[in-house]
Amino acid sequence: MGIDELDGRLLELLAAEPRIGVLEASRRLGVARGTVQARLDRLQGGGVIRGFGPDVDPAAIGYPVTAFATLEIRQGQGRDVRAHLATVPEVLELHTITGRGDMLCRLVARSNADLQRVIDKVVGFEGIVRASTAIVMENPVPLRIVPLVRQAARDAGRPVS
Amino acid sequence: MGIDELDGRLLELLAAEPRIGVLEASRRLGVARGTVQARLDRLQGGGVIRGFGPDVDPAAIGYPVTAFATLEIRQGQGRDVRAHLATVPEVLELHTITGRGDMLCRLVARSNADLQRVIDKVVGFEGIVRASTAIVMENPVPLRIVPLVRQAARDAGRPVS
DNA sequence: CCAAGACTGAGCAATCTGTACAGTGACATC
DNA sequence: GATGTCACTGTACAGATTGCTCAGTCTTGG
Repeated sequence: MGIDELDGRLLELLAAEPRIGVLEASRRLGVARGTVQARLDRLQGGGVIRGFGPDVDPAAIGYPVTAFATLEIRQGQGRDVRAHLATVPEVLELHTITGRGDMLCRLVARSNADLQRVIDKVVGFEGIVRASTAIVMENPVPLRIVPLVRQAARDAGRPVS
Repeated sequence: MGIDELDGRLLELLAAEPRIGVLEASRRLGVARGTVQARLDRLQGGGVIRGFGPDVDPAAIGYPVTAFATLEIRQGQGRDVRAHLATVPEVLELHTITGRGDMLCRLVARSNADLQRVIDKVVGFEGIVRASTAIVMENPVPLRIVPLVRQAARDAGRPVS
């Protein structure tokens, strides 16, 4: 749907200080409250803002180890594997991908030792042929969206390259 | 820091309906407002809740293509590469990992064709020896945290296995 | 010149927030 | 058994915010 410069600033502001309300945001942005309210409604209605879910740190609730597992799936078992992985709490996200491997999933565990348990739970299922796991050591760039929003806001109005 | 059953229910509730306030949450959970307020303060203070940043959908702002790139780094260039990747808006997150490859990053692009531009920008840097990219086709399990929270809340009080 | 759409500034009722305080029950300590 | 700590409840109050509406102004495009 595209966002303009004001949308961009609004999203940045919300990302920086999520607790501020519409009124405070309007003050910071130098626009009327109604404008902020309208923009927010539009952004949410258009699916740009999916929600304001609490950003929970797995490490803080006892799962400090993160890993990515590439899975190779037996032909035709994709649906079953997806359903299986969806039931494992330690699977935080799952993608089907091109290239080497068929799926990529993000896992968390209580410890490196516990990771073995999680992997066993993940791959201990008909249809998963092979899994290769990479443990995350550092996370130099945590999941972020602001730079992209800025970029998108800058490109506003320009022809789709 | 660990969370108990009430914390778990609170987090679930917030994940399901982020816009509700403390008062409404206390009604839903059947506890006093002060209790919810205290729990929230504790969860935020303890780092369990990092924030309530808007959950922006990259696809909705013109970046419908997601990919994961595994990078191989030349010895000793890690720091420079991290700094370089941090400046690329299309790099949504970056991890250093064990195993095949040294870093894993999540990319988005405006199209499959545009992905080439992004990859060139990412790997066009001294210190990156090789990159292998996997394009995301489907996302059967979007990034989630509720099941893990439930698990963590269930384990509350039990000895660390 | 006119219509449509976006923004402003203002107002109002209802609600929520931040904060404080006293009372209660559970639990561990001495 | 007495005591102190801690978390939760229920209540209260002032101040701030929200949702909504309305009329007027600006800008853009036909």
